[in-house]
Amino acid sequence: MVFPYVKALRKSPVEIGNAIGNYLVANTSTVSSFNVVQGFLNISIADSAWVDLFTSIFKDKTFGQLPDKNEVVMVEYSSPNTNKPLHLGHLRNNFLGFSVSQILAANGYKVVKTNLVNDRGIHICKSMLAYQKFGNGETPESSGLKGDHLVGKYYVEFDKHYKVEIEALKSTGLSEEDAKKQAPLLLEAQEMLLKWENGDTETVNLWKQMNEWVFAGFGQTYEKMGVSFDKIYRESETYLLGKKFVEEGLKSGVFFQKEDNSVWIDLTEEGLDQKLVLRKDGTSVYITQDMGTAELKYNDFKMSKSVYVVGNEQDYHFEVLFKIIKKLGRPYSEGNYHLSYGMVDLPSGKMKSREGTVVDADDLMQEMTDTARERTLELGKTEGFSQAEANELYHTLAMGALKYFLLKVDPKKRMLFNPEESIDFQGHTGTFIQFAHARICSILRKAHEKGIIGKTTDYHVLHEAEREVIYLLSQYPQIVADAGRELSPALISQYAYDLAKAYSRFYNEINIFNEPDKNAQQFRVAFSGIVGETIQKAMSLLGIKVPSRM
RNA sequence: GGUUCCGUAGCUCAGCUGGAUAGAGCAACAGAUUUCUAAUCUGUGGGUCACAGGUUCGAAUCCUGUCGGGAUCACCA
Repeated sequence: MVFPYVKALRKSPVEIGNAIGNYLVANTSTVSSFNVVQGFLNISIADSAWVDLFTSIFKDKTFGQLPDKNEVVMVEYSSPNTNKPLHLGHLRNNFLGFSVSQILAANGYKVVKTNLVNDRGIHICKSMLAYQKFGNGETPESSGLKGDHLVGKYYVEFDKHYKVEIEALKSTGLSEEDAKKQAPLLLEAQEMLLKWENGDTETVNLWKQMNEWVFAGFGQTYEKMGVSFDKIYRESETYLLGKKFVEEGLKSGVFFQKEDNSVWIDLTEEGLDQKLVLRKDGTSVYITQDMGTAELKYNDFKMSKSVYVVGNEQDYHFEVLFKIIKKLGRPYSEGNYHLSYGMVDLPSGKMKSREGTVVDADDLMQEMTDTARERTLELGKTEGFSQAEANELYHTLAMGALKYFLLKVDPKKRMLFNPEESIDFQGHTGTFIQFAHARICSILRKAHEKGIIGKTTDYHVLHEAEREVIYLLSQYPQIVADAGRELSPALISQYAYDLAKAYSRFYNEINIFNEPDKNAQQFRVAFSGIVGETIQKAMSLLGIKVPSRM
């Protein structure tokens, strides 16, 4: 593009283009020819330069792993409630969080993955109360239910009975609002929360028991999802933190106290509202806890950056939290980032756990695995697989399709999940990329059998598809850097697809083992190997495994 | 109502730090397998980039406004 020079040089675009083009062809070996069209200078890169570029990638043993930054960055994600099982929305959160962690690690950061579990509060008491009343001592063993599903069942149970009570109260002439506040079940739940906070033995024991069940259930689900954490924080352990900042902030004038003793911060100058940080009874609210937890996390890990993977309904909360931290002048004032993602919608609208329109994470993963099995039995090349290997493949394919589906979309956009059409295994999918990898592995196996060693050679007459693939390969480190800066797995997803697609074209158009030129053959084996490795690396940044056969 | 995110092909999405004829996949249609895995490849049709102004040699991209949709604006978490 030569427009920027037109004004400065007072010459026509064509003249300038020709001048630059002639210079490049005469003075470099990289450019073989050029033409100028409508103010754009198009240059052709010599095949020797393409091969050189490939060779530098081929020899780089740590290709795609960026230099060590010697900085710790924390990624907090998942953040489940212990009163109900994980659903589709959590899948997006967990896959995003895990992928972002991988991407940051590839960018040279030391990454700490954390999970802040919401294991206390009135909502937890609701399922505890319902269990106490209607549970009849049921356990995961006796019911055959996963722990989290068992507890979730009683959360729904609570709501059912609660609604009946509300209706009953309304029929006595109470307004809906009052009925909701006065329903006996709710009052009991509130009482239970008080008991819990006062350390009542019976309540705490029930809480511990039910939590244990839930954590066992979550553990299985996390295992299936392929995500993990370096450190788990529980709100039951952090909810009292943060009050000392209120005192400090009051002294320094960051906060102010109203007549009823409640404490506030005034953010009107920043274009926000006044925000409560301590109730009039002196107890913490959500944001007080988060101030305390931020301090705790910093003391534990001294990270320079902190990423919170939380849904966009909390945009305002994090905006306020980060501003407060800054006003308090904490050492972790900078580098806080809310990775805000959109909801996953169903064709019927929003997911609502109480109305049964929620897509359960365990169910969905199981359905995907079943579908993967059917398709593999129909299409796959799995001769000689043991049952265990076959099951692992089904799981790999299922999770690949599911993760890719959720990660290929820009995180901040809300997205649509259609259970009827379900998730595809064809086209722009994780399966497509996995398939490209499996094919490459097949080629490498065959090359090995034939004793062909992949290496760079003086093969110098490249096919267009080969140039395209080499170009994409060379872009990989830049894509990793971009994805790290933007915290966007979608960039990696798109890249992996582009690479797999370009290779598929090469695969269909160019034969390797019937190629008479030995140089070309060896080059293409090496070339396929690097593409396979790069696909594997890119997919691992998404948390997706790639099979060697499928 | 205030704030904020979004609006691109029938559908799901890329492209957005300004550049050429706006790209993929799905769906539809037409082809490709005696040859390395056809979960693949090639081609055809499909667009007022929500709308209107502005900035610029040049706008899907930047600015302003309008319309439409979501989220949020709790002494819940």
